[in-house]
Amino acid sequence: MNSKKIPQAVISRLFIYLRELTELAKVKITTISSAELGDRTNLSDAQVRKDLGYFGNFGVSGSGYAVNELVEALEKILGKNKVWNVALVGTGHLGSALLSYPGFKSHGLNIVSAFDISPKRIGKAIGDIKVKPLEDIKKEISGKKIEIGIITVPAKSAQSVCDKLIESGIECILNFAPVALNATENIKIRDVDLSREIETLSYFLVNKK
Amino acid sequence: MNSKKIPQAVISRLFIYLRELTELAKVKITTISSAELGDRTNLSDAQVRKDLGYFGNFGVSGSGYAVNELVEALEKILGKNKVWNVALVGTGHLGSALLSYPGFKSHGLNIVSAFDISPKRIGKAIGDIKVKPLEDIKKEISGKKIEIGIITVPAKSAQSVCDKLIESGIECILNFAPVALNATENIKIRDVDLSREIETLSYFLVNKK
DNA sequence: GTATGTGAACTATTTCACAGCT
DNA sequence: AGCTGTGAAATAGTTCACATAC
Repeated sequence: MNSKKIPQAVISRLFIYLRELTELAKVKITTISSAELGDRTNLSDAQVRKDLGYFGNFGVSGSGYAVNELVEALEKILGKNKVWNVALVGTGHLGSALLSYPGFKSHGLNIVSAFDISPKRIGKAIGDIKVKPLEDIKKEISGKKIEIGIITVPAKSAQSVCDKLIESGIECILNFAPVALNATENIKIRDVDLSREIETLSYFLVNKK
Repeated sequence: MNSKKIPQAVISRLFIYLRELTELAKVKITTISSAELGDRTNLSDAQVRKDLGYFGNFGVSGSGYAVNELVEALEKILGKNKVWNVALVGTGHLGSALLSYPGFKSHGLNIVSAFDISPKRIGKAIGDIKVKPLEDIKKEISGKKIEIGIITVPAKSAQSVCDKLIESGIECILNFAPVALNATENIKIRDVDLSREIETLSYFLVNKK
């Protein structure tokens, strides 16, 4: 068992393993080697072993990993058995798409509130969530025990929304605005920059011969 | 000017600089130092200089970088002046959200075709794109000079869609399916795994004290 | 024989620090 | 004086390779 700081990339890969292992369990495969799991996830056998090694000794020499046992361990480590309440701020194109995207709920993120600054959008319902004005953030977040904030506002208002969320007690933010948010160390901000993903493809096309 | 292989992360940051520089140009700032640009993008001054150094000597000792000049250079390097035709496969929740997401077009990606396997969806229009059956992929891609494919199908069909796209001549894929796609070296695949972004937040919440 | 767990080697990336330019 | 460009140092992350366990 390793006690060093665990890289973010390791955590991210753990979810990949878990996903694959869940598939394996469905087809009644009970044991898998790091090499086989690596093959299926496009990762190396050593990487699989090292990643898992951060959290414990799950493997059995000579045979490999017990699928069900490992699934259970990973789910616990990763908090897959929990459900979190989420607030989404910014109900434009991307925001409303995310509101109706079932991927959140199926991964334990339950969007319970949505906010916007535009009077046109306030009061409207998207799915079964009614859009509330920005001023209600603090009240809603403490009232509904919300622990995660999703930011889908334009770049220029992202920082002020971020500040407001933190002020309301949120410690964990998923930021879709294409801007660097500032916050103290104890706040976890995860950036998803769709434009950049898209744009890098363009770079690739320009620069291939 | 550096001729070594340029890391993907550098390209990605170049877009961040470009974005910030564009904002600066709007407010008529003509010169900026690496330190200031780093501050505004949450990156270090050394990183800014090193990243830019891969592509040329844009800076002026003692004063910094000329904003307009650098914007122009970056736009050229990154292919921002080009527009690409894009096909999207899979018109479920995420797929249709992306079809109506304006971020693609504003970044030079013009979605011109959408495909699905489900008879329920084929023939329907999303925005101004009519959903076509999977069998039409090859014909459409060569006919409309499509160069980028977006995959938003479930994990289990992602590989076969990927193969079909490549077979049709696509060399550049944006993959939203949560699965590792296999393709030869010359094909550029960029994975966007929304679920994983979401899930890692859950890990953070479980593991903070 | 097979496959893990893990130091050691290697590779990639970031930061430092400073000579040199304006 | 101020700031770039860049080798060198430091740090982070991945792969190797093998002693050890079943």
